[in-house]
Amino acid sequence: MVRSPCCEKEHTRKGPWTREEDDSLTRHIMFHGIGRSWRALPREAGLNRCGKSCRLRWINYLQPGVKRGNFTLLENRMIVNLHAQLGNKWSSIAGRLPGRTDNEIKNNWNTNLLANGIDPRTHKPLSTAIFTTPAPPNNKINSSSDTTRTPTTDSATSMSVVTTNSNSTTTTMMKIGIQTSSGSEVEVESCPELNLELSLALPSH
DNA sequence: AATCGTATCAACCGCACACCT
DNA sequence: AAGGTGTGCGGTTGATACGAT
Repeated sequence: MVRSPCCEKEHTRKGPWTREEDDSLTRHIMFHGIGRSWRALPREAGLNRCGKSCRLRWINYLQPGVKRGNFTLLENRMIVNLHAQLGNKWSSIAGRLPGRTDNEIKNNWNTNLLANGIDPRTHKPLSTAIFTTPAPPNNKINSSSDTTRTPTTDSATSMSVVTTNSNSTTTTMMKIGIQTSSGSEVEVESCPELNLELSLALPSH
């Protein structure tokens, strides 16, 4: 069978989104929701974009609750452990990391984690660097889409970890509250089988 | 100060699956 | 049951910022 293209390529814009496009998309979705289909949405919102492109932009960038900025050491650990279990199932991994998108996790894996010495087969770090100190901020403020990147909240993110040793064999259930700078708190209950091997050190001062 | 190489990440592409008729 | 359509996912690319020389 022959599939029709998802959009008329010659009439759709490509490349970085402008603030106006972001505004139009956000406004439309806030007012009407996603509606009948992503395919119809750009026309209804008056956007010269492919439905797929709109979906990606919304999910990865505009959707409320999307966390920006560097991954915390806890998040890096979770990604490595989840990747060991799930493989390249980025969307499944994203589903277990509140506020992170599959695209961002994938990028982080391909850049930070692999580049910093995580063996993709054994999932063991060649060095412990990425688990002991957060990556230095790359002060790059966005580039392409002239405008729209929201300031990172990561530097202001704090975590509290509560561990409960249920017996002498140190089976550990962890509830992790992540408090963001905006004041909202996300609570993550870790799966014991993940064996995050998390250790946190108090600041020395 | 200019140039080059590298890192980062937003966005695109194509495929596969699910759902509908 | 089969064909058509929409959506989601993973891989990849390209633009840009940054650091090194």
